[in-house]
Amino acid sequence: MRSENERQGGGAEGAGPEQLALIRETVRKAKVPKAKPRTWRGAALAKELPVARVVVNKGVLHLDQFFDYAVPEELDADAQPGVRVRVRFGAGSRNVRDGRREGGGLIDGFLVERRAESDYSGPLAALAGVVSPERVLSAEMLSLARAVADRYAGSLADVLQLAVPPRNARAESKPSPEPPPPPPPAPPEPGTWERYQQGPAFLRALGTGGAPRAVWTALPGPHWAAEIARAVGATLASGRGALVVVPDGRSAGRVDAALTALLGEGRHALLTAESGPERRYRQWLAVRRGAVRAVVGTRAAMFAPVENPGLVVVWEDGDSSHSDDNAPFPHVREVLELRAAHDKCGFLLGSTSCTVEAAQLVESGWASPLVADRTVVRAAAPLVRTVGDGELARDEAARAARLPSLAWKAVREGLKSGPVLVQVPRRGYAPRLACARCRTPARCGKCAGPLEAPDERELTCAWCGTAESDWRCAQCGANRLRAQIVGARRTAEELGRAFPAVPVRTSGRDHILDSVPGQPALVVSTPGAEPVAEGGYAAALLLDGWAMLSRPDIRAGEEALRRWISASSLVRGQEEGGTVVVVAEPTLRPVQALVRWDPVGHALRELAERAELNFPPVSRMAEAIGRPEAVEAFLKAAQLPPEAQVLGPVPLPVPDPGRPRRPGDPPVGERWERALVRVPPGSGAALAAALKAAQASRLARGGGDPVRLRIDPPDIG
DNA sequence: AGCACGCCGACT
DNA sequence: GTCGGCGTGCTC
Repeated sequence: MRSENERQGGGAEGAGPEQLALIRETVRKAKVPKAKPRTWRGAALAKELPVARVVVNKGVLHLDQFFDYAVPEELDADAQPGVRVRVRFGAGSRNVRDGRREGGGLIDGFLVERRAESDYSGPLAALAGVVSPERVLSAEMLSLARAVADRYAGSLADVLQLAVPPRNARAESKPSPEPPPPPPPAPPEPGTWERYQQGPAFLRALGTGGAPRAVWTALPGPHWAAEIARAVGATLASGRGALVVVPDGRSAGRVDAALTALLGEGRHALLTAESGPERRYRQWLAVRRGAVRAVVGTRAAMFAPVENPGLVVVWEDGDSSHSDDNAPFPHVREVLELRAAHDKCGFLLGSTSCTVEAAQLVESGWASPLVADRTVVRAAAPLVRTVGDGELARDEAARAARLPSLAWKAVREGLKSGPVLVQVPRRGYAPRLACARCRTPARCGKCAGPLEAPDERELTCAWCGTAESDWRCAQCGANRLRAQIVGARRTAEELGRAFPAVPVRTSGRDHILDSVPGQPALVVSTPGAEPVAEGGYAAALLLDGWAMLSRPDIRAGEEALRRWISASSLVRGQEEGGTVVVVAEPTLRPVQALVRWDPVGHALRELAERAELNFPPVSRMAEAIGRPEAVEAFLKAAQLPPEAQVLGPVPLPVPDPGRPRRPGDPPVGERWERALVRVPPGSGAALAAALKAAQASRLARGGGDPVRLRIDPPDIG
């Protein structure tokens, strides 16, 4: 044994061989409960609570546990719960030289607790250093991160990486501004919240320290930002903090401006990626230090460490940017739900549209609806008219011009009194197969997954792989399928040529306009990039109907409606002559919902259908992707709850060549498969735990072929 | 993932 | 007796 040590360590000067032998023996014997902390040379330790419990910054699942380190005396003062620390971590650190551990490298971590003793039986390594005495991780954030990690079968370290921004020494060295005196506790002014039946009551509840939870269907128009600001103001007046998460920088800017208008400067922080790392960390620190009590920001702000929160808000929860694209891929709505439950604070989910998940929050009784009367809705919304493609085919003039005469008329009329919005589809939507007669999406007879025709010949299910030889439409009995292609971009170009006197402005992916003046203009935009118009658009033309509705995604209908409503919300109300023309089949459910301006009804019907088909969010789904053998081995080893149902595996669809690669995509050239696992409501936690355990034991045994897990996959076909 | 431990065969 | 190849298991 001694020779071993000398070979590897080159002789331990100062530490006698006997001492090393003693330590080694202790390691071997193990199972000594509650060991006193010892370091390799017995360096002086902190007198009180000499053990530091640390979460190491390694996201791998089998290391998702706390590790104990000894606290050297000189770090005693700084090594407080919540600080960032450096520790040696890795096998082979049993080597001894200079009384310091060798081998495993230095890595970052968070100190989460100081304790009197460790329940680890071996000798403890000492903390290598305290990065800074700033206590960035609060106990509340730690337990929230734990809950999020569990919900998504991820590791605590991965979630903490999303929750705590990287350190910036310059930002840390500056003191945060003094918190302004609290606003006088006055009864909140409802303002435009008067338009909603429960609006004033909701504000009152926030103002008096209550924790109301609501799904708010916002009226079209520009008031939503001011309404969110008022909810925040009411919460601050109750002596509590508030957090608002919006999908993009533009929306954040609007809420920011509304908050400044209502509360003045210095009462809230703006946390967006656009402000740059140093400024952003300074803002974050001001929140963490309690100098600022209200926060508005994009996705990453969902973890903002607001002190004593009274309200969390998510705006437009259907927007895909609310889904984080780093492991474990948490969703803003879900995280804020966890926060509301955790902190027993108010919850406000607001959108002009309505997701199925939001409808479920109301259906389950977890949140109450916050809606306006039908008469108020009708007055605020534009008049919506539809042109089906059948109608287009019959309309001779339209065919020549590629646009139905109704659409021409709406544009021409609109341009007399203001700007007209033309919504065109983004490139790169894969069409989904649908019934040629009634347009009902084609679904598998066995598991109700979407059908595909990869080789144009054979129909197969994208979920379970079953071949469908004799497909018939479940709705109308027809047996012909179609996939639609749209030439909307060209149509928009032709529109521009048809009105040469009118300026054409475009807004899209790389060049997004924030707003346009109220003068007549054609504004061509892709969904989500629509500028607001001063005084509202006079009319809008929605040309992307088929491209949106034919996406191979169960959310396609909801998503189409969301984008249509979002664009139509920028149009003047019908009292002021606002008109919308949507080119899509008028019999389709999302189209009818747009005409009636009834996003909630649409979501409720979708929800009922999902319940019937055992789709999320009524059931919970997880996906496992990897090479075929790896997925198979993973599923075999996983001890899934008995009620779990495995669909597939089937080959992972090859992504469009044009689509940018995303994290989580398989390596180029590898043919991966995907299995979906679904469980009934209530078994979500068990499913996540089982998948996580299976993944951890795989990784602990050398890893091998990678399998990637994801709870609530965003695109399940 | 790293990285050391340790058992085994080959060579000075 | 010593070197080093690689399968196995741990990381406080």
